[in-house]
Amino acid sequence: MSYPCVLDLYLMRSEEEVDMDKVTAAMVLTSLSTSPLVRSPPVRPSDGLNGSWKEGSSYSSSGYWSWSAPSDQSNPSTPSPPLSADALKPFRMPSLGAAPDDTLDDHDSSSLLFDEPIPRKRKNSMKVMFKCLWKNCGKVLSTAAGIQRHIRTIHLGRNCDSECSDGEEDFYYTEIKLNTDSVAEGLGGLSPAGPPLPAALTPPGGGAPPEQHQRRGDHPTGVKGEPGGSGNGISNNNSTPLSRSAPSALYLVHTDHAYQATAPVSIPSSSSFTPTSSANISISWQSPPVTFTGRSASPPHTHTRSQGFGEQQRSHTIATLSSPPRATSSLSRKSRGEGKKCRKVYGMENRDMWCTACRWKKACQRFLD
DNA sequence: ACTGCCGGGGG
DNA sequence: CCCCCGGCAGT
Repeated sequence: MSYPCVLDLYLMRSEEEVDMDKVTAAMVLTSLSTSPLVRSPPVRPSDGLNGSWKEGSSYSSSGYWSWSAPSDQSNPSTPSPPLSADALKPFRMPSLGAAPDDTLDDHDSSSLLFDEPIPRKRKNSMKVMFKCLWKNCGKVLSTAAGIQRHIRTIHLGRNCDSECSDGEEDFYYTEIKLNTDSVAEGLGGLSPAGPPLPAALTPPGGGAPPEQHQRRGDHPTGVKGEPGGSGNGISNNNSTPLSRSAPSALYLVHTDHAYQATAPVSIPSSSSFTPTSSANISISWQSPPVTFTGRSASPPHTHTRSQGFGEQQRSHTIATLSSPPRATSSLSRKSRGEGKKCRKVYGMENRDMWCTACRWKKACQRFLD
């Protein structure tokens, strides 16, 4: 409807971009971390059918595709992050007036700490506005009451304009700080690295801020990946699958309207995500959710002897198909071989499915990482 | 305890 | 060469 001023459009646009980036990154992480290593089922040479697998009945009837990898990919987390809104509540910081007599004590660079509970105020050239975050609305008002009323009437469709607010409006607006001379500065508060929001600050109802400071200590290099490597695919830490997979950066959307701000994030596979280690979101290419349907992955119908050549060929095929386009970012020096190796994938009992190198206890060359 | 694999050994 | 394992180092 009402088009805001150019300023608002600008704000809206760039903020959505930011959100998109975060959400996209989150989605990538999620889908990567949850996507199992779908690789060709190397059906063990079971003698189920009358002939052995290396005979004519190479790929035929009984479900090859029901071959579920040993134990690690039973991860139940859904590939699409639901972005549940209950993870945190909208905090309104209580102080929104501009304290004029705030002496200069702020160096701008101190915004890296999340848990800095002190609501710092900028200089008095800052102006606090409230921006509607409803999907296609970017309305910016200067008072909280105004924006609440806006949301309540326009978006929530409640006409009782005074006191029937259950606080739901708080979800749909955010607080932006406008620097009077440069908008980008004001956005800088909202953008990637330095979340301005006092995340765990003054919970409204008095309840403790929900959950999850950090996850386990795997944020430093970021490139870690591989959520439930060996056995524990099921996330038994308390956090929801979302909070586990979504980087905490997602939360700095300030309120959790991400669910409505960005619906259809479709990840364009890889190419735009070559980890140039650009910002600070490093993505470990676990394995793309490739699911090659069809025969190409069935165990080779070679009529060679069981071990020597057949194995060789099979390993080659698999390696070709399943090696992700990973480009190891330089900042993650793998100290040791990580990821799944033949031993872990196939298990000790299927040792004859390992690649030769693994069998010889050499560096694995099938799942090379 | 488990896993990846280097180094070394036997055939 | 092929095949295997002791043992180290990382998790």
